[in-house]
Amino acid sequence: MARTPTTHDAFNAVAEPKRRQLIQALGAQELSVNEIVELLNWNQPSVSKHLGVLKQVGLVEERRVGRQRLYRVNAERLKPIFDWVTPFEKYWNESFERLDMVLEEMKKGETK
Amino acid sequence: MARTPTTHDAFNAVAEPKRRQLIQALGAQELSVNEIVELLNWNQPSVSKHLGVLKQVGLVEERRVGRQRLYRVNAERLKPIFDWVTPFEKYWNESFERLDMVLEEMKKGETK
DNA sequence: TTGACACATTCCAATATGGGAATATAATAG
DNA sequence: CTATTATATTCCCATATTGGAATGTGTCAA
Repeated sequence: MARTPTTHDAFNAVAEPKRRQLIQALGAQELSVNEIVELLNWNQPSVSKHLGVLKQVGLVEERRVGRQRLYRVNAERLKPIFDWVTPFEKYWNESFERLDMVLEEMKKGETK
Repeated sequence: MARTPTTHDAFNAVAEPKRRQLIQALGAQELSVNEIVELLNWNQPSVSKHLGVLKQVGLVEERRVGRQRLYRVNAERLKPIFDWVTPFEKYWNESFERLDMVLEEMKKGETK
């Protein structure tokens, strides 16, 4: 078999840096394809293709208005990523806390 | 060009479901390759190969003890993923709050 | 109907992938 | 030194991918 297709889930869709950029650029607002083209300075087929992948995994939704298509982020589809990664947060937080303690101890040592 | 290599960053490494499973299985504990083989019931080369990818992006670290190699998760490398996805949390949380409010209203309606 | 605009799709090439099977390497025991 | 254990690497294949260029489709305006 080959690599998991990009359209398989949010993890794979978002692995591509440009698609992360696209989702961020879109953010909370609704934008037309041409607005995205201008905002990111990519060429139009590239934007359409990336939007296509994101749409297939439900990360963006499309709304047709005249000859425009307005896209918006469907953030809920990012939840599986959030849920998977969040449990690991404590590890680097713990490290930071320990580092803070060490730095605290060093300060005390200095002033003595 | 082709797709971004799996060894390019944590996002790509973790896009593969098996590697997510591997990281979770490893969790906080240090395990040898054979322990992982038994735990996950994969064949040995598969485990080694996936560990290789994770090691290249720094998601796991290796420690040699005799003829064993003990692997552990380096959770900090997951932080970029956490940082990227966290800002979107508010969107689905907002939805949940709204849903809670709706349900609350429905309850009140029922008991009246 | 014709043109112009907004966007999507197709075709191409180069490249990487993950799985299975086989084989190589390293370390220890005897 | 040899056998064995623990792990890594190589080879092969089928399959997707991204970007660029070209082309197709749908909608509005005159």
